This record gives sequence, C-alpha cells and structure tokens, in this order.
Amino acid sequence: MNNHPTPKEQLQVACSNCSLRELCMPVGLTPEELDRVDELVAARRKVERGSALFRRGDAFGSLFAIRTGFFKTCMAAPDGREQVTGFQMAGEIIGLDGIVNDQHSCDAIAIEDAEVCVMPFDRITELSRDVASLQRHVHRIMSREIVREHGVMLLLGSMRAEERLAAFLLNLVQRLHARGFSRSELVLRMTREEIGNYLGLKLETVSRTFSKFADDGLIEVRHRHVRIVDPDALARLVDQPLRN
Amino acid sequence: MNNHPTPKEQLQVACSNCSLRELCMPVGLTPEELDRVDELVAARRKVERGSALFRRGDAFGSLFAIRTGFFKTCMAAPDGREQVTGFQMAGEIIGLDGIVNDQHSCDAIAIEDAEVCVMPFDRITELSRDVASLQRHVHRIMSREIVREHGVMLLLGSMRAEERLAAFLLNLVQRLHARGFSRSELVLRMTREEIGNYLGLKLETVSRTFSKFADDGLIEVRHRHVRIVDPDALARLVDQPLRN
DNA sequence: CGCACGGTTGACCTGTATCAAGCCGGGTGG
DNA sequence: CCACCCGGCTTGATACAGGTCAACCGTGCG
Repeated sequence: MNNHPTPKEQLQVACSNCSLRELCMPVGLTPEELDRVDELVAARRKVERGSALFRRGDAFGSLFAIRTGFFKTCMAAPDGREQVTGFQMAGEIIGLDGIVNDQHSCDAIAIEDAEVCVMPFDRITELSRDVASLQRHVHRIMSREIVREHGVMLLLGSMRAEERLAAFLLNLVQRLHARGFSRSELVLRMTREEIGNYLGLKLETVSRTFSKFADDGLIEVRHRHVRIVDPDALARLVDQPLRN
Repeated sequence: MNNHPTPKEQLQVACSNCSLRELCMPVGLTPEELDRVDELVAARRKVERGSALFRRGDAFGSLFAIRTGFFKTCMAAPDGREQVTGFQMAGEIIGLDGIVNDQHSCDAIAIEDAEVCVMPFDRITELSRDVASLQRHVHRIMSREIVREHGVMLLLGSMRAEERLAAFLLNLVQRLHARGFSRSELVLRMTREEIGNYLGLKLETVSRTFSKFADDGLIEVRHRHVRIVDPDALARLVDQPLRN
C-alpha cells in the first residue's frame, strides 16, 4: 500500500535487527508481530547538532525513536523565556507532547548529531489495535514520561542546588549505564547553561556546584568529562538532606 | 460476563447521562459505542476529605474520573519531603502514573469530599481496541498530562513567586470556568501550605504574595475566597516579566 | 468558652542570582 | 605553525528574593 518502505529499505530500518529494540519496542513479540512492527518505522532522519527535529507549533504526525545522538526538549513561555524540559538519549521516544492538540508544544533540538526513526502515529495506533503488547507499550511509555516529570517537579519544587545537580548526574549516569556505558564516567553533551536551565539554576551556580563537588572529592570534572568518584555520597545528598 | 454492573447499577453509573461526559469521555460516539463505554465504569467510590484514593506503592488497576470533589496528587522523596504534583477537579482523570510499573508512584488525596468513577484499565485497553475514538481519547489524556507538566516545569524552573501564584490562580479559575463557575471568583480548596508546596514556595511567601496582589488591587482575598479583580494584570505578570 | 489550626505579618538570614573579570582550549586564518 | 578570537567556563563580590523563625490573629469546632 501507500508509501511503506520497500523490502530493501525495510531491511535498513528494521527494528528486528536493531540493537536498541528492547529499549524502544515491546519485548516478547511473536515473529509475525515483529514483522509488522518493522513497518512502524517509515524512515530514518538525520538531525545535525543544533537543529530541530520539531518545533513548537509544528504539525504532529509521528513519534521519534532516537537511534544515535542526544536531544533536549524545551518549552518557551510567551515572553521568550525557555525551559529545558528534558534531555533524551538513544532508545528514548520523543514527540508525545504533540498528541493532544495535533501539534507540538515544545522544541526538540539535537545537542549532538543525531539520527531518529520516524514512526507515524497513525500506524502506531492502528497496529496497537491488533498487537496488545504494542498497545501496552505505548501506554507505558507515556506513563513513564508522566512519572519522570513528577520527579522533575519534586526536584524543582523542593531541592536545593547541590541536590538538584547530584540527582541530575546520577540520573544521567544511570541511563548511560543502561546503554552499556560506564557507571562512573560520563561526557556531558550539554552546556552548563542548558543544565542550569533544566535544573532551574543559573549557569554560574551549576559551575560553582561542580567545583564544590570536586573539592569535596565527590566527582572529578574536566570540562565536560565527569567522573563520579563517590556515588554514595551523591545519593545521600539527594535523599537525605535531613531537613528539619 | 464476570462482574459487570447489573442494568440497575449501570443506570446509576452510566456515562451516557452524566453531565461531565464531555470532560472525561470522547465525543462523537455512536449510540452503540456509548453503550459499551458505559460499561467502563465498574463502580463509583466515595473518598472523604483527607483520605487517599490511592497511595504510592498501591497496585495499579484502574483510572479514576472525578465526579465531584477535589484531589491533590503528591510525590514523596525517600527522605520524606513531599511535592504536590497537581490539583484535580471534576471531570479530570487520575491514576495515569500507575500504568508504567503496575503500581502507583504518588498519592492521591481528597482535599474535599469526593466521588470518583472507577474505570478498570483492562477494560479501557480492551475497549479501545474496538472503539478508535476511545483509543485516541486515552492517548490525548496522557499527552495532555505530559504537556501540563511541561508547563509546571516552566513555572517551577523559571518564574518568580508572583508569577507563579498569578499563573496558578489564572489556571484554577480558567478550569473552574470551563465547569460553569464564575470566571472571576473562586474558593480555594487547598491550604496556603499546599499551594506553596505545589508552587515550590513556602506558605508565608504564598500568604505575602496574596496580600501584595490585594494591595495592588489585582484580587480580593478573604480566607479561601478569592475574587480576581484585574485578570489582565495577572496575565501580564505571568508572561511579560520583561526579564532582560 | 476555649482550643487548635490555618493564616498573616514582621525581622532577620541565606542561597542563589547578578554583575563583572578573567581563563582555557579549540578552531580559524594569516 | 603560530596568533588570535570566541564560546564556554570559572571565580569573585555584591544584591536580593524568598526562606526561616517568631509572634499574633481569627474562625470554626468540640
């Protein structure tokens, strides 16, 4: 039918032999279901560093699974202020914000050269009528995003600068670790300003807090390269501030 | 089949003659679809002021549509801090956070005697396979929650106390207005402390800011009764702080 | 009647923002 | 290959929004 990929293209974009499959697709599919899920990905798209995958106001049509690279999503207030609402890495899904109003309500900017799988949402809804595990998967991905944002609200609403940055670092390194990277070393893909914006802090505060952590022997920082020296102490910062 | 409501109970809990239907259910259903949607609601449940509809850790099984009353949802950090993540009123759906891990990750507390419709999530998923508009509706509700939370992140991450409280009041009154209440008067269902917790402020700051708004002639406050005198000025506070 | 809880207001303190100067490393062009 | 420049970062000095602590008030309930 219409413009589904040809067999050759299908091979290129197939989820069935993609190493990230267990991150963005449901597990336990039958071979037949797997064939059908392969058709979800209409195309791949490269997004170079600094440019947008979509912008606020763009018509919504697809969800995007990140294959490689790093994104930030950010909201703009009417007056021009911006708020980074998240950083997304390989295996994560972006675009969920567009479903309600059939247009995106935030920008998704690549902060590193990236490639995404384009999954037309119509195909997703259609297929998830037949494939229960896909339906369930879609629900879980959206619910997970809701829960993640609850966590960010907790961070922004009740944590002090050190706690915020500690939580941020631990979260990043944990997600990277789930992708096979070190659990103690990471390379920040974003600037201090972007981190600060996400955490509700100014870039100077982020910088100072990095320095303090380094002084206290919790981490080593050299530019964007960070090594977590004392993860337990960071974790204690996050959830045992013994306030009151 | 199993323990679906009897015809009589069905009548009591039927969405088809519920005045809130257009708030929590999709529009444009055929009469046949409407019949089936009526079966979504397994029961109604009363929750009295101060008690929980569900708590963090409770097994997830159902979404809840609020019929009457007012809820707050709040997250707890491991150390005991709490963060109110939202206030929900009639016609709104709560429980979405439970889908990912089959258990709730936050508490839903009635801050006013309430009644909810219990909609087992299995029935929702099952029925949304057949009824496309229900499927779409579920997606939109979840996406809407994601977008709402983006807005809260913007508020918590980049607004000052006055802007936060102005945004909060305007949001509340707008939602109440959509339910047929005044667009200029409202009765707060929550304490200053709950407002402050939600907005990332202390209760004293909330109180002072109310007083300042009153002094400036933007609102009139008497305890929990608030009258919006100058909505435009409030709106200007939110999105034209001309920072820099 | 009186207590208790929610709210207001004041005085003071502190964490983070703001403003400012300077550093460092990488890329560019001569 | 070197000099320069520029963006990102660090660090210091100071300002201020909001937090903290404390006293008091009002209202509704037991």
